[in-house]
Amino acid sequence: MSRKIDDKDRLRAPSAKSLAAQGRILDAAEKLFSLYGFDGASLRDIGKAAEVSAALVAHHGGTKDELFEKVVARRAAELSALRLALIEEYRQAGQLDLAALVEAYVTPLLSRAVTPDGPWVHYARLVAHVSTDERWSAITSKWFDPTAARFVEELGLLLPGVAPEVLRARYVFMVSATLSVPTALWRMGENADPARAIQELKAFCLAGFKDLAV
Amino acid sequence: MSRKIDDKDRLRAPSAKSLAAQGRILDAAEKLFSLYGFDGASLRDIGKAAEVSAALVAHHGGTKDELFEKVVARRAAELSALRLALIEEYRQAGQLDLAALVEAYVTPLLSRAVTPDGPWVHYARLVAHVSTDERWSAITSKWFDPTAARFVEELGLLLPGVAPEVLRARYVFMVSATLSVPTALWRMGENADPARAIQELKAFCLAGFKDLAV
DNA sequence: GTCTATAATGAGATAGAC
DNA sequence: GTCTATCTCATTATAGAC
Repeated sequence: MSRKIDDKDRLRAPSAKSLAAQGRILDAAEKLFSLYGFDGASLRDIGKAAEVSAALVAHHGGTKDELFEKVVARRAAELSALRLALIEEYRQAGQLDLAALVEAYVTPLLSRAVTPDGPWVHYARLVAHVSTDERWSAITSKWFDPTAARFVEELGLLLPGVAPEVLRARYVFMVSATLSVPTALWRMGENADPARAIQELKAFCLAGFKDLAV
Repeated sequence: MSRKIDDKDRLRAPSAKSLAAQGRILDAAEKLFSLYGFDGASLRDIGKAAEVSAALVAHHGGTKDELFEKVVARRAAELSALRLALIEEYRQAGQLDLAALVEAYVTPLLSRAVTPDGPWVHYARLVAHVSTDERWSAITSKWFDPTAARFVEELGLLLPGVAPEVLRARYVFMVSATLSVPTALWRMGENADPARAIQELKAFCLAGFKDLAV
């Protein structure tokens, strides 16, 4: 029985070839999970897309559930850090208003998720699946709740007196509308312009928050 | 080979038992497709949930794809009619403003989709899957595009001078935020109140449209 | 209309050679 | 680290008895 990959008990650094394979596997899994869902994408198809055997997918990714979470986790930390850094940036410039909060939420994801067939488009679609499916609530709480809590907290500071449930609800609406850009851009028209959609999204959400100001 | 069920070439009316089985199959399919997605729900599980054999699921539902569309279609016509009727009602009362349009979109679905584990909750979740997955674009255009076109048209009348792409984008945001209530209520808090969420949703979307008024 | 049985395929996981 | 081969199980779909 082969041992599981674990940083704690690995003696040698992984080879460049191994790392490349691991990356291709995660990229392929990201794409296929996002397009076909957890059950619709098979490990065999992922292996084919990554140009690797099915056994190697299991070797690097573990079980299918583990691979799925690895894919979600890979960009979650980066995305979260980008968003929180933007909040800090606006704060230090003394410009942390509602518009800045919307910007800090929307832009780090969507500015990367406009390239058609790019990895961040697939990732965004994957996040859309995860955040609307209670089966993945463990992944959601682990990777997205801390950022959500921070945004809701900042909203509360800018909108004193508004109940936290209200802020949480409207935050979820912003999340949902944001994720509709990568998942439902095709519903906005034949040749819908992503940049235009992002602009409209920010205006839509900002109005939805300003509505709470006294 | 058994013939396909088709109103055109059926000589006898279906028995009450048959209709009951058919209804249970559609209900079970609606629930399992909405919870686990198209690929995550098996015809066997649907049969078990409907307390019929797997073969009977195929007999009434046809292929898996056909069953899926049957489930979506069953309530789509009703939902669409309810929405368009509400628009007419407001128009005849001389009250067809932006708030009325939001109400006419949101209420027919969500007022029915609050009962936990009720059929409309499952249906709403199913619609959320369908409208964010380009694999089902044929179903979307057939069952949802006409209503969408009507809403966008009415928005255009109330917001003269606003580009259609902008209206379509914001309509999609409203759709997405609306579907987040059944799919992501769990993200709004442990004991989130659906009525409260619906109230916030309407305010959020209304503000997002009013923002376009000059 | 409803069932049992089964064909044909593909799934996830793992053993073991190199 | 990577592969081939295989185990075991679940899947969709269909044939055919009643």
